[in-house]
Amino acid sequence: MSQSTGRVGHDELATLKLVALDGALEGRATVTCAALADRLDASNQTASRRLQRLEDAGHLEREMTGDGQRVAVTSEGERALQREYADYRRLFEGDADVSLSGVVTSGMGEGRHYISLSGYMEQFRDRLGYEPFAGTLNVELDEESARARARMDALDPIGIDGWEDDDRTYGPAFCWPATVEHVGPEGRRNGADGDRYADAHVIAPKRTHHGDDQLEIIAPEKLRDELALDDGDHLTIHVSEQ
Amino acid sequence: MSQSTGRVGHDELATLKLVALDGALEGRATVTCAALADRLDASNQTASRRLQRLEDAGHLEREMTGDGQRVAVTSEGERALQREYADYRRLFEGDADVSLSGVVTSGMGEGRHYISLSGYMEQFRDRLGYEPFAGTLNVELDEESARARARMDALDPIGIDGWEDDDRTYGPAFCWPATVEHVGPEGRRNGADGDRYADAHVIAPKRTHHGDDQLEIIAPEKLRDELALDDGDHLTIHVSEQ
DNA sequence: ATTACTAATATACGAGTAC
DNA sequence: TGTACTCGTATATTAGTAA
Repeated sequence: MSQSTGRVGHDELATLKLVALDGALEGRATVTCAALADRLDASNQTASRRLQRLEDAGHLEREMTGDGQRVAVTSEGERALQREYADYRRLFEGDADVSLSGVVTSGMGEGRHYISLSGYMEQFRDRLGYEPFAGTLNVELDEESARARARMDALDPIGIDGWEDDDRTYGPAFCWPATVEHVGPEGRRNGADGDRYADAHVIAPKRTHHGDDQLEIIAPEKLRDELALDDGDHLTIHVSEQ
Repeated sequence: MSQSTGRVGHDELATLKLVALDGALEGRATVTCAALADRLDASNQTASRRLQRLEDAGHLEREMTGDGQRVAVTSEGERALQREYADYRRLFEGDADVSLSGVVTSGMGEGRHYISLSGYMEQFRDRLGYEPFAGTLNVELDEESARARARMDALDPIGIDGWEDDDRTYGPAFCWPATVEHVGPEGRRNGADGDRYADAHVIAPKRTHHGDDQLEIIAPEKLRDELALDDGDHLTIHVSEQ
């Protein structure tokens, strides 16, 4: 009954995975209970009930049509699938971190304005343990990393609350601990080992649309100076759990 | 009851994943029903039953100790987990194939002897659609690929039956369609696009021990000539489903 | 054709208990 | 402490049926 986030059994998650494989992650996928039941090795009544429960749990949106239904996995449902995927990655790749690659861009310079606002800055001091340099390092992710970015959803973030002043409201954000690795101007590694910066954080609005290829990074010091970065330099960002 | 391969529900698979995360893939892991029950959010009776069912299905081997039990995921259980992992990879990476990288080695030259035996050759003609060149291309996989090789378990193989003559028996094998890509002597790509060979097959004994870093490839023609390969040249092998 | 209800049945669960 | 049995109860499932 509840519209809010509900837990769902493993049978339901398997059903969610099936409709996701049918394309319900990228948009709406057309399915029928009978076809689902066949692949689930169960009756179509069971398939129907699984979909209902997934909808109740907020993992699936459904739209009935005459000859079936169109379903779409919600962001909550995708988080559930990402958590499961992260388990299997840890299992077979021994890889708990998310590694993203991209190039340094000048960005819009808007990050500088926002993060120096006291409403955010105080939370950074409290929850990250430092006052970040008044500017963000902007990274343009390559195609693969823009997709892999969604894996960050499975990592426990540090929450930054939204707030407001007299003029407007400022939205909530998420931070993840990150190590910035300078791979080099041409994709080759620069020095031996000194081109890493370990105490940075990726910061992103709480509600990010997927496939976004822009990543913003904050750190106690100016990363462009610390790592001698120029626009176009290649970076690898290792994002980890809180 | 059946000792042979049995299907198992999604709840049991989740349990298998848990003990695998505890290290039951690499060796035996020590678990207790109570601790498992806690993580499964269920009673310890349920945890006990799940482990029993996994054992009955041949996915888990158990050994009781005084204060708990030591469990190990069987190869059958690992296959089940790999299949699940493959689903999630397809879901989030759009990647159905398994890509392995390594370098050309001279190998032992034993492959030449085996594959030209008529007991195998006739099956190659029937099931692969060609008579392979009388020799195998040996590839030494890098560390990551030696691990990733296990993902081939999730791909449907072409079966090659074992057989025997007067002297001895010859074991069964599995084949997977593969594309061989010549990456170059130094890790750089050679020409533009002509350094790929698409109609090859990876061949491996039906029972392979994991972590094996040797890969053998057969093809209608001599791959060393077709791709101008020398020992030490870097290759990427794209293994796909039947 | 669908989806989803109701009702009978099969299965899973957890409390208690034995070892 | 463990694991795993029995057994009464809760939940899930399927057949039949309605919309």
